[in-house]
Amino acid sequence: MDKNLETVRHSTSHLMAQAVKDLYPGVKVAIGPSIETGFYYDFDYEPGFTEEDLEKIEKRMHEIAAANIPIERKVMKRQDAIDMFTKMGELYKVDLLESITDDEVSTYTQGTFTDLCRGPHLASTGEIKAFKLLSLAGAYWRGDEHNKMLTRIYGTAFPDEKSLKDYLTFLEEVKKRDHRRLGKDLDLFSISDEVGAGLVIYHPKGALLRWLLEDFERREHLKRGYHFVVGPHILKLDMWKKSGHFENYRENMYFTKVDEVEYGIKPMNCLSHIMVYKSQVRSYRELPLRYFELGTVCRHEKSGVLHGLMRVREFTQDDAHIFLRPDQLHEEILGIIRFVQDVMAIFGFQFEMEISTRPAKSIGSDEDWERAEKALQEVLDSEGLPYEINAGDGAFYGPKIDIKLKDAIGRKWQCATIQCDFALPERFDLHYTDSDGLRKRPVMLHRVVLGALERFMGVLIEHFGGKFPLWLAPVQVMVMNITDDQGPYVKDIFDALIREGVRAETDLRNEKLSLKIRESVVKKIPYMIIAGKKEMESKTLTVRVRDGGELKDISLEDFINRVKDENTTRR
RNA sequence: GCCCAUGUAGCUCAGUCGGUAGAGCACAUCCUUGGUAAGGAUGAGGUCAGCGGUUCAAUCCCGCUCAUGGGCUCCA
Repeated sequence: MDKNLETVRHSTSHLMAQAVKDLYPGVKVAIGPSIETGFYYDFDYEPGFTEEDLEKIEKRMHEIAAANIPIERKVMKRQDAIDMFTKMGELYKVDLLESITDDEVSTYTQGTFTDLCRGPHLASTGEIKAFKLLSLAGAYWRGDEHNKMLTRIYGTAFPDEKSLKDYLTFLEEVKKRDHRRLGKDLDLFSISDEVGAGLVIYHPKGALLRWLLEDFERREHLKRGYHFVVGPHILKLDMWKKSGHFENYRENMYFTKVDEVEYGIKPMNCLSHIMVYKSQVRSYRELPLRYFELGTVCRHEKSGVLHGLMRVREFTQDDAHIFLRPDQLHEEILGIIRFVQDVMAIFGFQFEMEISTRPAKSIGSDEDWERAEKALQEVLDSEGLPYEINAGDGAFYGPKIDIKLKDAIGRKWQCATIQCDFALPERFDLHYTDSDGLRKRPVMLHRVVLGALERFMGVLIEHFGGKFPLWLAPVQVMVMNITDDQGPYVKDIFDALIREGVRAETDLRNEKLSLKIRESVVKKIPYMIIAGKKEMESKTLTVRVRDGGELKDISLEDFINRVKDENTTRR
């Protein structure tokens, strides 16, 4: 982020802290950094804050800003700072100071408020021009759920009023694109508390969208040498014990009992794929073996994290497990990255990559982890692809490359991931016969391209703002009459369209044309065919195009060809 | 799971300082057959999230549960 903007925001967070301390004596301040979207400050305040408090605080902030109080930096010995903050009763600051190793620390003072802070800050509160407090939230001290929960106040700040206003307008735009809003408006899906939290019910148009994605996926996987497999939803508990899931992933799993035998409902698809591999003796000649499944998994996500389609408890991954020789790792990983690149280009997503390394809870030897991490890193390095390291964030069985999409308005979403696994082949004693006749251990890659179809759909809805490209639009063409006389003509057009595989609907209601058009526009349907007396007599079409313009006097045949062409080229 | 807020018709929301509720859109019927973003009339529709408590009386007050939203932690 822009250094200046960062300073503005950081100073605004101090301004807020000062206002809060003014208004609510006894509040303890924790930390208050600038963040990508603004700033926050965490407070320890027993009664907690309410929305009304935000207004009061904001008002006080304006007063302090108007008073134009100088912000002064002071350097002191760490021990002196500890003494000072102890005296002030700011125990969180003392806690922070105790984990700082430097001899000297800096503080910033504005009027009656002094904060431990590295800085930099603006010279005076009068330089803070444009800010707004946005929301309240709970946040654990130091981000650890075992610690006390503090109250966090989020706000945003900009160097000038116009930028602030633009940002608030942007937030409105984000709201309009919200997939939960659009999911309802476009009648794509619902989530019902009668059915259960985090469980998605697809309505016809949403199910069609999903089917289109699945169809796309199957074709793309076939093109790249994947084999389709299908496994069961529940597998015996012993399998999950053997794989390490029971040990490392139990809190996310559901269990059930059938005839006194314990089963685990799958949270991942790998075990069945492993069983397919194990079903025969494998030769080095047939590797890599790529098993693909649109596999539905159930994960017990904590109730507080569920979010529309983005975070659910049952979802379907475009999952594959690739069994290969160690010498094939580089090429295969690269192949997956190319696959992801191809697919994301089609949807119009940019993306960034991260490598996640060994987490605390994990299986496998140190050497294997090192080999696996190296394999992933080496591919990205050799291709000159930039990435960041996300330490300790790997899967329990192996490190991974996480791919974060950037959508149309710049937000990032984690969808695709590539995980390198030496551990499960070991645990399930997988092998192949190598060219020298010896039994050897294959490596396993776990990978998804779109990730979870639910999340991907959510991202797609927001990315396109509900305005799907023709090839993904559940309804591609709406055919409407002007008066009842054109009913049969509309039906003829409709029949011809669906016969040719065009996804069409008719609007034959006894309503004014302007109403029908409005509703089609609201539903963001790519094409509207308007059939009145003129068109019926001349046997032509008048087509209104979603993105502007009109096709006049076009023949039905030409129109169908146009739609088909647009569909195959995925424009 | 934790913190805060919210839950009223299919949807978006009013409302009742405690006396069992209202609008717009959607839906149904009728009138209207209208050429590019909302024609008109009438009607139907709600155990005010669920369960307890306080009260003569609870949609409203209190408690619990569930769900949703904003976050924290976690993740595809």
